[in-house]
Amino acid sequence: MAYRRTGKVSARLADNRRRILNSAREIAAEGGFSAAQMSEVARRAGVATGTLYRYFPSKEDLCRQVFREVSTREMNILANIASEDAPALERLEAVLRTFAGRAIRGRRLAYALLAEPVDVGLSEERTRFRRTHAQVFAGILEDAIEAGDIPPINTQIAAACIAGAIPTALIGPLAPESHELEEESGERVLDDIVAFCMAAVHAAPAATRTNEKNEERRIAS
Amino acid sequence: MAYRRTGKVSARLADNRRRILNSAREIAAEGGFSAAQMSEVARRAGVATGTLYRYFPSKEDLCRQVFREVSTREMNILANIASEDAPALERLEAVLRTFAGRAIRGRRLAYALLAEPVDVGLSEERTRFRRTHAQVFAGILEDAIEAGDIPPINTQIAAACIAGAIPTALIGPLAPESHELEEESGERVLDDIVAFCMAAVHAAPAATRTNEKNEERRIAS
DNA sequence: CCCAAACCTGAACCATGGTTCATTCCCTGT
DNA sequence: ACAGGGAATGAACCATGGTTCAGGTTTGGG
Repeated sequence: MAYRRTGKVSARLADNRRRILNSAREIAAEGGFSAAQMSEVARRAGVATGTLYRYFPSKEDLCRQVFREVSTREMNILANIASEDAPALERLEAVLRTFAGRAIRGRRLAYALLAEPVDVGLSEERTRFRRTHAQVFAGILEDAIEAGDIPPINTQIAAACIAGAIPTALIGPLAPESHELEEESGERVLDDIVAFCMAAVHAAPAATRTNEKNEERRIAS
Repeated sequence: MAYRRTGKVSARLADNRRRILNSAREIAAEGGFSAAQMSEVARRAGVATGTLYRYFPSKEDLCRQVFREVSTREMNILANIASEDAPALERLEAVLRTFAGRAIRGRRLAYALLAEPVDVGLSEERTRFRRTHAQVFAGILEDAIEAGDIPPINTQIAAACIAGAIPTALIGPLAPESHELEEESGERVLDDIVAFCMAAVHAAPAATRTNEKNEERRIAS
């Protein structure tokens, strides 16, 4: 035998792979997946185009991997909030606000994840993402119904509506002009969107809710 | 002089143009704009590919034209309802139901108009479409606020949310499986979506609104 | 009839961008 | 040092699909 993969090489390979993924992610976060052409990814990663194919069998696989990494992180953030130990409506509001807030802050990435024209391969990933997504909303809604905080509604439909409403209002062509609406007015937009969704599921306004909750709690204890 | 465009020729030219547009529209309605490649459009229209370029300077122009024709018709339907002489909330509900109903019935076309990945040229048209769209919702909402039927809300945001929620719940990856949910269950889905949107703008349930006029229906599940 | 102008045709052309592969470079164990 | 083999290179390749254009066909006035 004359060759054995040594630690140093393994490290370099792993590093290459990571660098490629990072490059692709960065490019996608700046200009969407459509901007992530192989030659460009390679250039930024500091490797040759052909090298990409030593790490990923095709562009589609590379992009899927990127998509999965990014979307998994986003999902985890929401899932964590959803599974906290708090009243359903509080969790709902927190999830909505977090979702919308992250989308508005990372507008371009959110666009790539949620709305950008992509081909079927990525579409599948996106479908999975949005489904999981809607599941989080639906789960909390069921909790809320169970707890009697809101009247019974079709949670699946409501979840899908929410999952559609938020991105559309924030990052689509209907979004308030992209002229950096951050800060001040961004906060207000965010409030309005959350309010819209909360009302849609017949949740009482936050102020009222906390009072009720407090009373309930006092009465219960 | 040796040639003058005669009536018969004009008619044939107009007919060709129409047939080309129709072919493109049909194809788009079946498989989205991505399926509408020039050779295919030509084939169905019964002309040669080159002929298309005697009627439209580019594929983009052809598609824009198609998009505009279709979307204009849809818009007019909604605009007519919006400008009827009826209570704001009734008009709102009618517009929502019509929008969702048409989308669910012409699923593929709705997909092409609202959600399909398209390139920038068509994206512009779509933006115009959705904006006009949201404007219709916003207008009615303002009327409703004016009339005191609903509390003051951010109508622009609410309109954008509605414009996003409905298509997402109906035709996106979150839509109930495409297994022909028409008929029965389609109606229910439709009801639930409309209910979601109405609640979102704090509109009282229809039953409460209409004094015993509509006796049937109205069983929120 | 005949010519010119307009019209139509469809195969060739071209641009884009993903994928391949002959060649070169760089490890590793002897 | 060097031989064998994995890793990297990047220019060439190829598929797709819009666009063009040299030639054939139809139309209308003389």
